[in-house]
Amino acid sequence: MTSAKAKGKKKHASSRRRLSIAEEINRNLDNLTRTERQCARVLLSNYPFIGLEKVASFAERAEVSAPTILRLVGKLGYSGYSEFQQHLRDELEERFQTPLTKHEEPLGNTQSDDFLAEYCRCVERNLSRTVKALPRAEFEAVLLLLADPKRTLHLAGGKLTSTLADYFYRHLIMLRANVRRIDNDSYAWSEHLVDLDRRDVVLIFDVRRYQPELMDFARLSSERGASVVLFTDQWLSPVSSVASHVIPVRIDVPSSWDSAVSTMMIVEAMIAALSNRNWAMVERRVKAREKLTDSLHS
Amino acid sequence: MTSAKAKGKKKHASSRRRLSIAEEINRNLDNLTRTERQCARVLLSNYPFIGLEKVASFAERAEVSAPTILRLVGKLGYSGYSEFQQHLRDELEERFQTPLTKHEEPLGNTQSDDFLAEYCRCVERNLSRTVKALPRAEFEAVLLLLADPKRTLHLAGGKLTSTLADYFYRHLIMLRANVRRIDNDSYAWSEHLVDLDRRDVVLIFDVRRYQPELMDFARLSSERGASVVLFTDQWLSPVSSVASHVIPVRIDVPSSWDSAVSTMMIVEAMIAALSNRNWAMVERRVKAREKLTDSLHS
DNA sequence: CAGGTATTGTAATTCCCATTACAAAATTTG
DNA sequence: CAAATTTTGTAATGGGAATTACAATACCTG
Repeated sequence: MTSAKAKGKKKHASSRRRLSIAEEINRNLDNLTRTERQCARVLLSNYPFIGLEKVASFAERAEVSAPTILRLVGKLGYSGYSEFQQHLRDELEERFQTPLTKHEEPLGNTQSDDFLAEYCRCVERNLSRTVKALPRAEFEAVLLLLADPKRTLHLAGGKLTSTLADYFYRHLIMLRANVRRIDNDSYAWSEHLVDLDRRDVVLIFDVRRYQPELMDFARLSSERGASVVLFTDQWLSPVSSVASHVIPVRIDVPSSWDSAVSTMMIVEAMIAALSNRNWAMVERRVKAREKLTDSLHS
Repeated sequence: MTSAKAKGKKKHASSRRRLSIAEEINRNLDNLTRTERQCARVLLSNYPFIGLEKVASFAERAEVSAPTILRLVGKLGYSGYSEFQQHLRDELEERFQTPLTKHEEPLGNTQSDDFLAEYCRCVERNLSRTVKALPRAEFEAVLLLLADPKRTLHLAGGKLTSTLADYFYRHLIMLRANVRRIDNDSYAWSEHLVDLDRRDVVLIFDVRRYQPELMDFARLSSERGASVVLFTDQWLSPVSSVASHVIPVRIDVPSSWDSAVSTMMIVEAMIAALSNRNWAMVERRVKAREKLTDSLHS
């Protein structure tokens, strides 16, 4: 049973309908009466926003009465205004979120076009959306945790994301002491958990196809008083419910798999900010480390 | 009882408020309680669509109770959920009205204090430069190697870049057979080298602070007839002299360390291209793999 | 132009859903 | 560790918005 979680996507309560409402309207524009057509036109003219308002506003804008709107909605095949609106919202979200998502139909032509450039464009869009949506306060708060030498940091990730945890880890150990990489196999977890207290910070990477084990680990960490920092996608891993800080990133690309690029960018930015701010300390550490490396190899 | 009549006229009832709700949330994220913050995060992470749903849906998605949503809305300064939604709708519509200018208008705070945005900009520049400079023929040639099931792939990386090798590896094993991860410590290398022949492909990640060991490994591989594919920075690792294919990427960021984001983007694009082209085969493999996983866990 | 039909708005009704009151739970504090 | 305070969910309530019934109006059609 892999699909335990239902929360992922509740989408499309009534997804039997595949046509967009705009198309639907165009198809039976003739079956409509004069005022109904008027409503339809008003809706289409700045689709779909008026449809999201209350019936009364829609009616006023179309200069008709409320029941006319309802009749139109009925003729379009909806059982009520709510259902109609729900469909509009789903449509809008789908269009807005990812006009290019997962492995659907239009892949035949990838060869001919410049796939790489296309992929890059998606990644860039992910980056700017991520940066735009990320609360700076959250970013700063995490930086504060990372910069505090009295706190021990623990990094964990899922099947694919553990790579990111690893990337973060390798940089952090250059910047400071007390950084631990949490092994991917969950048998060793109790070793980590037993020592956790409110001084500790647990950084978890978890994107969709969320891994239940990570949730367990996060919960236990949080119960022991540790601060949990979560790096996740825009739909938020369940871990977010116990996390003290959440960094959501965009992961949409025209691929069967998700992109980790945005996450990596945030991780790098954190490392950069951290080392820029405490450069004196970091430099001392790097120097000492190099000296030790030399001693070992000579 | 009190007359909230003023809104009778449909003109933007609360247009005095100029801050977007997203900004508003970011500002008083600290005044919020834990569950309220959770709601706020859920809203921000795919803004603003959940806010357009009914309270119940929003609450369910955020895994809190309806009143919590209402309290959040209250704290943000709205007299009710309707007013809140109205504002979201207005915002959304306004954003849509100006589709072109929207890209970078709110840069009131940029240069000076927004380090994250600055970092992101550098990364984006790296990405486009990388894509622009990369010979498509080289990209394609590597894809051909990766797609050939008769060839065995070996992945190796340096101190920091081995993370990328790892990321690549974890995806490749989902796509095809005969993929090997070369351990980071050089004592085990001879094990790999001894079996190499002209059928084999060695993928090496090496960016500046180039590691001499990697050069050794590359040379030996090449001497045994293997194809060497190199991912490196714009200044080219010495490995390039023995490589049959070189993928150079940009790594400049305002940090003491280099950025691996561009490299990761290329890696992901290769994986995406690969699985898009051979989807039938890949799908079979993924299915079979899932079945096995289930068998193991049951 | 009269009678019939289709269309539309007004006004009453119903029902959903935001709201609120209150109790339980969690957290903080002495 | 108990009391106080804050936070949160449950369940009841009220208001407002969707819906419906019906009358008024427009539109045919002979």
